[in-house]
Amino acid sequence: MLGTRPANGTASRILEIALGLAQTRGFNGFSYADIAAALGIRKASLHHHFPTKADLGRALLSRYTVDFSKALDDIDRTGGDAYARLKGYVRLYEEVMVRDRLCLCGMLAAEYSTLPKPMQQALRAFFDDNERWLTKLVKSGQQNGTLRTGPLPRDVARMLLSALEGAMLLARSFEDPDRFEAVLQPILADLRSGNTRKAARH
Amino acid sequence: MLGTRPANGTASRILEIALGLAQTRGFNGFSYADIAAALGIRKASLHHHFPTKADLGRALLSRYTVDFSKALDDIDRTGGDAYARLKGYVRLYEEVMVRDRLCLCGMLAAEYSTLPKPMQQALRAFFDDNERWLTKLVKSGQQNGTLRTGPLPRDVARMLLSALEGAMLLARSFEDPDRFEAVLQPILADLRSGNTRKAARH
DNA sequence: GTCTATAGGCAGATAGAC
DNA sequence: GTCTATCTGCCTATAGAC
Repeated sequence: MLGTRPANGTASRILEIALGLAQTRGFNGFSYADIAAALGIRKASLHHHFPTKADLGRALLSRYTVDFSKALDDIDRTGGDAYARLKGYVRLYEEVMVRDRLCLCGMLAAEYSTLPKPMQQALRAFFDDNERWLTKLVKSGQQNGTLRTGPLPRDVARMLLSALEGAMLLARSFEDPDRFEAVLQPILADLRSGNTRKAARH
Repeated sequence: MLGTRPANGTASRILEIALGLAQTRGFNGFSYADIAAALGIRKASLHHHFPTKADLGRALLSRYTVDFSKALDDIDRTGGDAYARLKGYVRLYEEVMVRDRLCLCGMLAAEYSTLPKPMQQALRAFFDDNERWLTKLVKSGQQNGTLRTGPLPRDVARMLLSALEGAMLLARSFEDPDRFEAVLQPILADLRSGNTRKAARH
């Protein structure tokens, strides 16, 4: 599962703890002291692995992007048709939700204007990756008839990303994962082939 | 427009500045020093108006909720049919977007776990208000035929809120308001009556 | 790689003069 | 209502011993 690797070395364990803190409280919402306490070492030792917090942030985002990318590869390998893969993609977010966390990148997007430039760029790259993957998926689903045609694949991809990040935000504020499901389930159903849709008459 | 009242008294001017900072950097992303600098008075003077930052936060959220509620009343009075009112609602968010800000409550939702309890409760109340207003609107639109029937009004309301907050988050990270439009426009079109939709076959 | 010790800065907050 | 002055605490970060 995303964000739960073995965590052998100290650097890796630091990133694991930092990830949980960042997904819960935000990148500006935790300190080296929090990590040190959770890990059982002193603050100063953390600087040996990540000299500055900006370094830590870049490493965090980099690892998250790689892990996410691997998860997408897994879906591509085992996922079945486009609709099933879409559900697999949504499941990635559900797994984060049930642990009372936000998507790291949704959280960082809120903090965007306070982030160091390299993190801002990495953040956009993450969203671009996801948008590209989703766009490709929707396009293939429309072509082979698993997904409803009509809307542009790229617009569907952006809508999905927005709805996912927004639904997590809201659901967590109510400490109610059902809100997440209530939003996503109808959206998925609506994308499925077999639903038809005529353009609005004027 | 939301967040741009006359700002007569000092307390009101403080809230105005704090709102801009909170919508841009987050509630934890600004300090009394930032407000003092923008307003041209000393930090200590701010405490006369808002003894603690938690007090400031509560006042901020309270005023935002009231202003938003007034904006909804305006839409109710002048809005036309349900679809037009829906567009009016979306416009409230667009106005925030074009100023490179987030919805205050979307931002606070990200910071949820670090907020004082009273702010957490006020935040949920804000979302509940919006959900209620939207649900009522969708229900009436479905009944008089302006909006497509099928999905439950409450689910539509939640989906809209999620998509709006999420789309703002993403669009701001790309400093590209068009991303916001690209998400919302198809969603609105899809809700409009004249679009039909059959349940998925299995 | 981890420790102690400490620097330098900024946070929220208070006391008391004007 | 605003000011100066100050407090306390936490933050990121560094130096140098072990």
